[in-house]
Amino acid sequence: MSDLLERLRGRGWRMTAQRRVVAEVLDGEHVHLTADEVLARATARLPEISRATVYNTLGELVTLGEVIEVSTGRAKRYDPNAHRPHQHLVCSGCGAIKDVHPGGDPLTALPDSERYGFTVSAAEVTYRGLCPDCTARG
Amino acid sequence: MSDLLERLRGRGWRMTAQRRVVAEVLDGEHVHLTADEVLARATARLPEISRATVYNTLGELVTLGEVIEVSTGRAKRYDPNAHRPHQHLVCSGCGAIKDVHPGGDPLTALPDSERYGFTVSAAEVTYRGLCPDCTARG
DNA sequence: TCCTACGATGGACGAAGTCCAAGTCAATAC
DNA sequence: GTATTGACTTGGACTTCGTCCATCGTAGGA
Repeated sequence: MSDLLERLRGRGWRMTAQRRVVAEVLDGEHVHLTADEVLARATARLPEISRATVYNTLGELVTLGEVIEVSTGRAKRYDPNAHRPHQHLVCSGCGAIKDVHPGGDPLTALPDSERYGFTVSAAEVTYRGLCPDCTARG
Repeated sequence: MSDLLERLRGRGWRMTAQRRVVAEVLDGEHVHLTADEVLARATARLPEISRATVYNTLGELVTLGEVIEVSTGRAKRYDPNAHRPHQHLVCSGCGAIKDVHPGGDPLTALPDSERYGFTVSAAEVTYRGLCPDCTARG
């Protein structure tokens, strides 16, 4: 088990069976799950868990900065890899997502003259294209 | 009136009152409307237009590359400014969106070693922060 | 062990988007 | 101008994704 649960407990997060299961599901597989997928995997471990709780917990983890919310298609996806800056490569055909790690901070690419007085805090970069399988399929 | 309608006609787009109205709505205001906002403005000009037609037409314009789909919040937004490369600055407080035009093509920032065999065709960059109003409100 | 405030539940609700069978019409041919 | 036809439109049902809320349960401190 990673230290995600430790970190959360250390930040005063009240630990419940439900929250633990959701955190474990996210922490366990470094893929990008939708809320429904998280619910399915959580239900496998704790059948009584409710949808509202999964949504609540995911929202809290995002607020705490432990998980990143990614909107690439219809449903939001949740990325547990929040501790290392990275970007996403999304297949327009099948929706597959891969993490990529280019160098440089995209935030620095935005000059003050283009900030319109905004307090800019983050930059998301999403590359779109076709994965090898979808490229082959035409 | 711009040449959007001309371009579409030239590409063999069958012109109907509904499609013309949707294209005019998008072309008229350089803001980032949701599908429902497009429907509302279109309905003002052509009361019988249906929601399905607005969605269909928006989808076609996106496929044709005349409009860009932007997913920044709950609902997708449609950006008619597809002919000039640009990026988006989004307020996390109120959802306002501004176009920004930094130099350089973000696609070149992704080395081949990070492409995993994908045929990469586009890069979207979204800057997030607080607009001046929301910054002031704390 | 008891208290209590915080968290979980589940079912209703709402927003955004898709689908489909039937009707309509733009563009072409005559 | 009329006929033809296949593409376009309609509207309402349906699906998916997400939120809300009143009520119940329980983690963690006293």
